[in-house]
Amino acid sequence: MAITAATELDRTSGSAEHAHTAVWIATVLRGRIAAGELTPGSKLSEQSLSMALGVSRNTLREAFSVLAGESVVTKIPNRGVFVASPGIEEVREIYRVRRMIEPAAALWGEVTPEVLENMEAVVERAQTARDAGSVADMADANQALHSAVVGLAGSESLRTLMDRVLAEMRLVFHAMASAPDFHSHYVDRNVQLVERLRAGQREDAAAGLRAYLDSAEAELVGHLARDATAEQPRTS
Amino acid sequence: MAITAATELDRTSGSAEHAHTAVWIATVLRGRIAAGELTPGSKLSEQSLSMALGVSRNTLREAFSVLAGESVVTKIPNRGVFVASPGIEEVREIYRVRRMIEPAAALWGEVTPEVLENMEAVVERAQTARDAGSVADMADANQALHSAVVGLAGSESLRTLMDRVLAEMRLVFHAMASAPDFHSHYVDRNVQLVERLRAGQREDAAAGLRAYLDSAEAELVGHLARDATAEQPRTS
DNA sequence: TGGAGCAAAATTGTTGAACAATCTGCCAAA
DNA sequence: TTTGGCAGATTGTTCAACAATTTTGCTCCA
Repeated sequence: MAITAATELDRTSGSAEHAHTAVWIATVLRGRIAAGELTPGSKLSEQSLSMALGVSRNTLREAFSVLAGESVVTKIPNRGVFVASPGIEEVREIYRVRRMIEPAAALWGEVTPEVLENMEAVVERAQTARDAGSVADMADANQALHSAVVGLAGSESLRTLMDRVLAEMRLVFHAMASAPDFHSHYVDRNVQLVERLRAGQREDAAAGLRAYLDSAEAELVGHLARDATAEQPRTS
Repeated sequence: MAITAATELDRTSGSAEHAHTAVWIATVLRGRIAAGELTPGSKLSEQSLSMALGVSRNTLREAFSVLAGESVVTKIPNRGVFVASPGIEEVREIYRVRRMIEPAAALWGEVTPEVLENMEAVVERAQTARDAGSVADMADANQALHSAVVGLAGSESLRTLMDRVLAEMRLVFHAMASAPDFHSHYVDRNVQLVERLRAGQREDAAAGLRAYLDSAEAELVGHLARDATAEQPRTS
């Protein structure tokens, strides 16, 4: 799995410009991690990566700094940096955050007709994905919906926080041994959520969201706990 | 104002250890900015600062990366990094965030007796500070209270976000021409907030918080707008 | 066989110097 | 007054080196 000693990057032909190497490299790595090419827990060696990406060790280090700031990557002093590999505690934290900001946005955000239409398009996308059995599309649509919910708050910072949280969620899914159709149960809930928002039933929407998040967390944590115990037995 | 060409830092005698120079330097700079030694908008020259702090330019650069990630500092490509200097739009964003996460924490957080007692101690501190006319202590207590409110959510990430936001608020105050006793009006509101939390009136607490944040934002924005127009008149 | 201890090798942390790219300020020319 | 352009300064990035720390591999001993 290690470091996919990649074909040297072409920094001129890419769609985005050279864009100040360090942040560019951070973007590349973020992308590879999100795409699952770099799996959670794997080590990012400075030497190998700087070679593979064709940048100096110093520049790569700067990129690591920004990724560590986003907690996409974990830095252990004198040991190196590793792709973040969120466990049960991290999942709990994720849901602590979501359980605050999503219902808050639903309750107090500004619900405009355009946003509502976008949301309806997204849930529809989720429904057709479910019918087609496409787990990936379903997950995407699900995340898009909840991102849009937070968007109701109109706050750039909260959006950023939510995006980070959702990125961490994707890592959780990547790290999970078996990938159950985690999302299919929740499509209907999302439909209901959007309906409530359209009807102006803010408090119901918020309460429903909290219930949804509670059960999603429980399911995920349960699954992870099972995975953990299944993986544990080694030397002893 | 510029860069306070400091007496070379002693990295061994400090309370915190050497702690991997880059983050150590970030800590030092963060502290100096918070203390107002480095004023908003002032430029942080790589050469001067690396000299003054006794670290290499590369290491300083890494420190800049982490501070930029916290938006304590603003990085302009090929121009340099500057101490963040939040304006009206940033203040609006700050309050967008606070108006979501503070009432959410008040509504749905876990209110324990210990936290309540802490809060009561803090509001008392604010009251005595007001009576003593100590603006700084009042501001501290005020921020401590609202930090504690977000703490009700039990989420590390939200706490971090709130701390960043409050740090930005301090920058706003630093940058303000005249410092009105902004906080004194709000001490009583805070008392009421804690009373409501103790009484279990969550919704009232949340509603009161939102109202409080609305008027605080209005006052701040008004003040900043006046400052801006007062400073504007230049060439045209 | 199975460690315990220890030296060698590899990796990270940090530095200093160098050079390209970009910006700033200044001075001359139109 | 405006435009053009030329130094000089500053940032962006690389390279090579060395100290500090971790990891690896090996020998030796019970």
